[in-house]
Amino acid sequence: MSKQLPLVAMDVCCAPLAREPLTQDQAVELSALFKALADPVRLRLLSLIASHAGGEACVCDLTDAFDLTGPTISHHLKVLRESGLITGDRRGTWIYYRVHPEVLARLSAVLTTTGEAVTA
Amino acid sequence: MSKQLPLVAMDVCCAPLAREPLTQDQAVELSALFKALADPVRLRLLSLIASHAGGEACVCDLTDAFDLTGPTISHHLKVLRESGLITGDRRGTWIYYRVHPEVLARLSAVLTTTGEAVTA
DNA sequence: TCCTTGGATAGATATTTGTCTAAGCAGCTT
DNA sequence: AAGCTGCTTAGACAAATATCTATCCAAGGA
Repeated sequence: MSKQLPLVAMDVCCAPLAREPLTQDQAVELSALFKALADPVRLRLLSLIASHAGGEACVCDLTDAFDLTGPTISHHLKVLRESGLITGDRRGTWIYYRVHPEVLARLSAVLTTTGEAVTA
Repeated sequence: MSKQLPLVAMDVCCAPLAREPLTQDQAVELSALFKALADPVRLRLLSLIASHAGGEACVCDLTDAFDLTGPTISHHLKVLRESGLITGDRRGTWIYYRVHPEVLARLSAVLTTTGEAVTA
């Protein structure tokens, strides 16, 4: 299966919130993902990567969009990476990031209120 | 329209993350909602409320599910309330909370990766 | 009227987190 | 090799946050 996702991303998770109560463990896993989304910079990074032509973007593309130092961007990318929402691989000089759409889709499904989930 | 939603919940927001880059303002609004979801206790509270028979639950039902003091639960409910995800109204002795499904649905739509959004 | 119970508010405190500067490593180019 | 550029790691610090105790308000029942 998908190569090397951090544990947290593998078996997240569950029926929609509104279908049945989350267990403690499910809640902890999900909250880790939502925590990664709970910052404007990280949301914009994710959106920039996800919407970028070819489905990937290098850090250099991303840094320019913010009034923040390189290390700060790098920190946010690390949070997104460790949460399992994105992966980066180096190709020559640059490092390219892309999103894991399955993880996004599962979160979307968890928040669904209208009957059934996304098939991912 | 809907009576008294906090500003943040009203016009959130936007095309799916992956369709086009979020603006700064959109990212700030969305991150406020995800921040409200970024805690295991609040996720479980939300899930307990949303999945409860009749679509609503009183605080007394909720408190028992946790090893936390009343004020702590009250604090988390306040965060959810102020983010626009739930509302509570008092009826006699008890206060009943219910979720705002539209807000949940919009978040779900923002995370969608498969073409189109939920109609909300 | 007074006490009890459901729930919120206030204030204190330890932890987490977002940002920075400084330093490091990896791959080019000359 | 030697230097440059892209990006990450390390460490420091201010701001935000999750939890607690103590207190307070609102509604009901004796």
